[in-house]
Amino acid sequence: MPKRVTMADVARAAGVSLMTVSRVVNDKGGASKATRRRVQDVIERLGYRPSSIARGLATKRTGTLGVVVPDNSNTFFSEVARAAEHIAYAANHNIFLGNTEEDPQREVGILRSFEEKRVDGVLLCSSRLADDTLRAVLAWHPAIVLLNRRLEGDPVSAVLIDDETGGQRATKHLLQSGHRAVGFLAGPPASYSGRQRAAGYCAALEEARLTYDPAWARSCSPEIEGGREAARALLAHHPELTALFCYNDLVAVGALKACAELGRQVPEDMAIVGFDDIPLAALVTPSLTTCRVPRYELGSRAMELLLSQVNGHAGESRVVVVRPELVVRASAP
Amino acid sequence: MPKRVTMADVARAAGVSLMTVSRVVNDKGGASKATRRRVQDVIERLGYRPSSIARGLATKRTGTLGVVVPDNSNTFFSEVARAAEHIAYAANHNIFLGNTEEDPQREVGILRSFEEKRVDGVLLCSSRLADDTLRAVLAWHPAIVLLNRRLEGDPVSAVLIDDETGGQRATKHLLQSGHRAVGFLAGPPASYSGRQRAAGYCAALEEARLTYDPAWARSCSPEIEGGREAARALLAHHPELTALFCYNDLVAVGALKACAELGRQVPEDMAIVGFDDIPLAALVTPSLTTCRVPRYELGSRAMELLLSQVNGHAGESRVVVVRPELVVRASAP
DNA sequence: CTGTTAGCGCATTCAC
DNA sequence: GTGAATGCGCTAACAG
Repeated sequence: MPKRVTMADVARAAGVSLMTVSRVVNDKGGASKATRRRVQDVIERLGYRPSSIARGLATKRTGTLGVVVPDNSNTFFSEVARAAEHIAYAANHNIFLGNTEEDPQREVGILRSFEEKRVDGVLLCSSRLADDTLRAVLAWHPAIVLLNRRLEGDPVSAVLIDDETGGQRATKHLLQSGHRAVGFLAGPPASYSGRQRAAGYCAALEEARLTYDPAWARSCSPEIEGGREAARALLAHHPELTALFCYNDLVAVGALKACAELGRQVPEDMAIVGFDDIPLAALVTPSLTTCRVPRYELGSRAMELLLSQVNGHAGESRVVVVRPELVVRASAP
Repeated sequence: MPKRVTMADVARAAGVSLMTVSRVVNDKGGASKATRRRVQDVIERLGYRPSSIARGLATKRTGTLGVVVPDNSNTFFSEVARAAEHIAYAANHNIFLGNTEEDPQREVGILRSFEEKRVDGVLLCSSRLADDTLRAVLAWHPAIVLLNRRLEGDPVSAVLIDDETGGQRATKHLLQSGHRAVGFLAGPPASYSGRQRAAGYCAALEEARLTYDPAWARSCSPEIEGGREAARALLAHHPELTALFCYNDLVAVGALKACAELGRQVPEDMAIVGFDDIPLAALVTPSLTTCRVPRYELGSRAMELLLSQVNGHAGESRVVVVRPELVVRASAP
């Protein structure tokens, strides 16, 4: 590892002062065309790369942003992260990515590590933190945008999915097909969006003058296996169910599997609706009826919000709400 | 934004020197239990967080690693990235994530930005850079590990998939089931892994004393639709085929569709084997026999390699070859 | 066991 | 237009 070329090296080789090199590098005024050119040539020749670390120490801005998601191997978040990175890259920022693995302690750990790295801001997706904890976290970072998580009473920017409306539409769709016994696979109990979707589920039931029966709802981990297990358990106790509204598409696919194992035909014996519209939804058999959530837009809007906050509009908080759209496929025609 | 607590603040409040605080923070020897405790209390009380930026400047190690992938919204890479982050987190490192979007120029741009951030090392996945460009990039970073990319002639660490063996095993499985007319949907002609898998296909045929017939192979775009079209075309000209080995699972799913359309039962009239074992593979009907590429393992092994390199074993280069494993399901029992 | 002296590489005052 | 100090927050030698 040959030691790095520094600004001082460039200055010496170009016969100018540190200051002049700094000006050229940062494209500031105050440097004649001639010296500017000369300096640039030396930079090229020596292969000089400014150190963001040193610059960060001096300016207190690192050009880095943190993105924390529950699980990057989940399509939803991987696409949000990709969108966020895309926008950040265009603004000359790099992003740290952290996976909480649905573990609040780990989430806090990641947020702390980002703080130590002195990120300029954080995009926090689907936080599982308790309100108070989250409130504390806000103080750790100069800017923060929540995605898919609300925090009442604090002026914090957020990009939200209208989960309640989504859940209501999905459930309503099932009810309108004549189903009276609609179960709910609710996802993680700590999930904010889960609770919102549950609210939509209840609202639709109420609208149809049906009473909400807690026994027909069951929480589960938000993956295929979680959905499969929960569906099996739920259907074992409540064979009367003829339809299932699921927290997300992965859970719905798990439910699909469970039905196959239990010999219940979808959609004949059991209608199923998911949430998100991940790529898999269109490819499973039967294809999945679901609520489409525009993932790329979610991620890019959130990152745009964050960048605007980082670039001066620090105090301002804005909330963007994105409404999901029902996509009808074979699992619940 | 209240200004940050610094080490000096802690030192003053605890009535000790900077050095002592530094020692406590970094858990180094040389600090009596008593002062250690006192300092720790002050740190807690003041909410002090050490600055990785300042530390990085002083130590020339930032505790950050770069991970560059073509597209984080692709299951393959999002899982690799997650695995990498997982391992890095356990080693107290944060990762920058960059998406090249399959664009070499952008790939270079990301690698440069990582250099400016002074990452301790880079995990470069499926690089699209030309050999010479890649060789140049090696000099930008103190450590680098390639994933799914080879670079002949240079001592660079890499984690590779043994596509040839995978292709051979898949084909052999079909041959051992009694098939003598095994077709091959080859994927994109330009794909390196495609050529490797083709080599495995040929090797298996040879081993069974069958001659390779180019007419039984057909290239296609590596998606469902590509597989469907190629399968239709191939079977139209060669109805004698009783089995298909496919470039990847998406192509195989396309072939499945084609068979359904042509009225050929899978696996009775036609056996099909895919590659990758994406989540979809287990979920289609019939479920897909395929070569599993262990994505998590790929990412974690690569990150482990990178970390070992970062932690002293700088010069050493190691190549890890991960062998895919045949997963037998319904499409080719 | 503890404190003092120097930088790490750069940007930000100010002078000239 | 350009340059000389000074400091960002921390750690690595050295002293005591």
